[in-house]
Amino acid sequence: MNIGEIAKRSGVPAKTIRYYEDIGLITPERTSNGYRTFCETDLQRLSFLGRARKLGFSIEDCRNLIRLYQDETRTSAEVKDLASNHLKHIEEKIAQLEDMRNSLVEVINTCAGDHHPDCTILDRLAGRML
Amino acid sequence: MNIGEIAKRSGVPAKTIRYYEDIGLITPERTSNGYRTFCETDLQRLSFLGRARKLGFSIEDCRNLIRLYQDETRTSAEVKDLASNHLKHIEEKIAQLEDMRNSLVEVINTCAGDHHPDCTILDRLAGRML
DNA sequence: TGCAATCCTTCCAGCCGCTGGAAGGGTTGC
DNA sequence: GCAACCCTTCCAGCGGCTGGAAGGATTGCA
Repeated sequence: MNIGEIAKRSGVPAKTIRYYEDIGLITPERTSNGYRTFCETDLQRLSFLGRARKLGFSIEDCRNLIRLYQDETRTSAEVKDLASNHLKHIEEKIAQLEDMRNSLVEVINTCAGDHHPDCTILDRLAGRML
Repeated sequence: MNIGEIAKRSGVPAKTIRYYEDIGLITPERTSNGYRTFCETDLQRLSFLGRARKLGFSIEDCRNLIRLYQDETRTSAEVKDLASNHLKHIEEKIAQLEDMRNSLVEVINTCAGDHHPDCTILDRLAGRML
């Protein structure tokens, strides 16, 4: 299977697949004309990667997840730890964004939003308000 | 005032200030020895930028906010629009992250997290589970 | 006055995870 | 025979810094 087909089948763009090869996440074969050839295992791995990335796992996390996936001596505790750590990061990001959102909502709500130049948003940014 | 002092006073790191000059957000003077010199206006602007960045506004948004701040013919509606758009982006990001979090929590909760290799997280990533 | 510590400068590279585009070669189908 | 479309590599850029190297200026103190 060529890169175009596996891209379609896995949902991972061809460009991204080449990049994943570059950084050693997959190692497809090559045919005599230089084209990459992918097998079912590659397809599974790319789909795995696609799902992991959708859950927000970093590339390094993905590398570890694949390693654990292939390691039959793994424990589910290791995997759970990795995922829990990631979850923690996600939750921190959410908290950060929620802080931003709250401040924004507050300041947006006090802004008239009319044709006058006076603006509490700018006042706040200029440090003329708490 | 030199870059070190304005960095301390504004809370914006010296490196970042140099970067902001590079991209035209500030234009400090220079003394004969080549050092940048900053005035009170620069300090105000850097503080403005620092606050806007803390609220998550992009550099381009910041550029526009500064433009609006200086434009006495602005309307607060313009500012409010800009901020509301930004808020929308933040909320989209939060929603995305919450989707991730929900999926993660779900799959983490079903994983034993013990010394056995069987792991619902890996199963899910391998597409062997919904 | 000498010297070290601390500033300042510029420039280049790297972070993350792709993505776009250029330039060129291979394959497919009519 | 040729167009359309696939594939290849390589380079650059996104955002917003940040770290570090190499070198010059200033400051404070003995």
